[in-house]
Amino acid sequence: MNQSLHDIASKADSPKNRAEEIAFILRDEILIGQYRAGERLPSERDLVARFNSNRGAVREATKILSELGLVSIQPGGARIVAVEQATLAVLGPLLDMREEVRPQLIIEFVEVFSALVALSARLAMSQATEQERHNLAAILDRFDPETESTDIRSIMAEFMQASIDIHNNLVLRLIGNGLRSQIMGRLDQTTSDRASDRAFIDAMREGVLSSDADLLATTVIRHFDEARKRLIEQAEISPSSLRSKR
Amino acid sequence: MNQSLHDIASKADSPKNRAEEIAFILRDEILIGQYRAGERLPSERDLVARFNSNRGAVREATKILSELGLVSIQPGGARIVAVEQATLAVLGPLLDMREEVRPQLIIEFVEVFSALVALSARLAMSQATEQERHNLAAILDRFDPETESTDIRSIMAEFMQASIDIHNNLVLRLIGNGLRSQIMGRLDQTTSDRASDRAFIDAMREGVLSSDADLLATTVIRHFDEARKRLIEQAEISPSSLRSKR
DNA sequence: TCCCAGCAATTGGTCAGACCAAATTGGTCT
DNA sequence: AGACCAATTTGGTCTGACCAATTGCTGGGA
Repeated sequence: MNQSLHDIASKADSPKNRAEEIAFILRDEILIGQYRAGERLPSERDLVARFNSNRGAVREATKILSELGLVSIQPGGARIVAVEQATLAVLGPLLDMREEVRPQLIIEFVEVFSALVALSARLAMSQATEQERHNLAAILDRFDPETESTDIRSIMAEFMQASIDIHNNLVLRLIGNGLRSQIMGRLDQTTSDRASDRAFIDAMREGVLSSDADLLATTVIRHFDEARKRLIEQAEISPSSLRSKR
Repeated sequence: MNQSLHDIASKADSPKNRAEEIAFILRDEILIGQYRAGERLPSERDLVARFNSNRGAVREATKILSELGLVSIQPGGARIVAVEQATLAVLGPLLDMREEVRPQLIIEFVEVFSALVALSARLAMSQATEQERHNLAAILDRFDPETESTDIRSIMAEFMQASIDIHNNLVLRLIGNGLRSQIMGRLDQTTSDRASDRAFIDAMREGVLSSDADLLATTVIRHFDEARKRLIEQAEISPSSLRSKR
C-alpha cells in the first residue's frame, strides 16, 4: 500500500477509516503545495479511481477537507482554498509536513501562546479562591531544574488548563483546545536555560500566591520573549531558514 | 454568483446540502442540551428514518459533527462530547441558540479579542514600514463619531486584519479567522460612548503613527476593559443573567 | 476575428440496498 | 454475582443508479 505520505503524517493523527485516510493524504498534498489555491480538486470519480475506493468514502474525505477550510465544495467542482483561510486544525499537519516553515511557525506559536497564557493568568487571578491559587502554585512546584524529566512546556500547558478551569472563559478554552491538539507532541525538546526557567517559575509562583495579575502577565511575557529570541537565533543559524513567504 | 457577503452577514448558516442540513439540526440539538455529554447519538439507521434521508447523507452529517468536535464516532456507536472540548466553530451556533449564555459569551469574547488585538498591534509595530503604518492610520480615520453608520466594531475588525497582514503571523491569523467567522454579524449593535470611542481611536492613531507598541497595547486593553464593564453592567441589569454554570 | 447562445459532458447531490467486522447487548451457565 | 457466549446492533465499505447544476466546447452570427 501507499503509506509514504501517511507515515510522515502519522506523528499525531492516524486515520480511523478509509475516508480519513484519503482526507489526510489529500490534506497533506494540499499543504505541501501540490495543488495551488484556486485550482480544482480532482473530481470525486477521479479520486475514486485513484484511491481504489468508492464515492461514499471519497465524499466523506472531501467533507473533512471542506470542514478544515482547505477546499470549497460546490456543484460543478471543488476548489482549493488558501491555507491562510483555513482552520487552526491545519497547524499540526503544517508542522509535520513543511520542514522549512517549522521554525518560523513555532516562533509565531510562541508569540500567540504567551499572550494567551498571560491573559488566562490575569483572568484567573481576578476571581481565584485561596484554594485555587494554591493549586496553581502546586503545578508550578512540580518543576525541578535538577531532573531533565520535568518539561517546563508541559507544566505551562497544565498551568494554562488549570487557569482556564478557574475563569472558565469558553472562548479562551476553545482556542486553547485547538492550539493544544495541534502543538502537543510536535515541539522539539529545545534545551532551555534551567536557571532562567527556575527564576521564571519562582516569579510565577510569587505572582500566583500574591494574586498579582500584573506581575504574572509581565513575567510570562518576558519569559516567552526570551524563548522567542532564542528560537530566532536558532532559526537563523540553522540552514534553509531564509523564508520570505509561505 | 458572488454570495460571500451574504454568507457572512446571514446570522443563521444556511445548509448547502442535505448532509449539512441534518448536521446543523443535530448540532443545534446538542448545543441546546437535548443530548447530554457521554450519551449515544441515535444510530445512523435511526437518523435515516427520522430525517427521511439515506445513510450517505447521514454519515456525511455525523462526519461534520465529529469534525466540530461535538461527537466521537466509533464502531458500535457515536457519543456526544462536551462542548468544552469542541472547536471554535461551535461559538457562532452557541450564540444563536443559547440566549441565556449570550451576554456572558460576548464578555468572554471581548476579553480574548482585546488581548489578541493588542498582541497583533504590537507585532505589527515591530516590523511595519512607514507606508503600512499610514495604511493602518487610514483605517482608523474612517471612524466618524457624527454619523451612526460607522461601526467601531467593523473598524477594529479591519484594523485587526490589516495588522495581521503586516506581521503575517499564521497562528494569529487562523485564530482570527475562526473568531471572525463565528462572531461577525452576531453581535448586537450596543450603543457605545461616541466621545470615548473618539478618544480611543485618536490614541490608537497616535500609537500607530509614532510606532509606539506599548501605547497601542495599553490603549486597546483599556478601551476593551471599559467595553467589558459596560457589558457586565448590562448583563446584570437584564433578566436571566444569573448564570452559574454552562 | 470576436462574441455568445446553445448543447453536451462533467460534476457534485441524492438515493437504495447489500455485506462485513467490531462493539454492544442480553441471556445463560458457572 | 460474575464470567462467558451468542445474537443483535452499529459503524465501515462498496456498488450502481439518477438528478440538477455547472462547466466547457462548439458552431453560428455580428
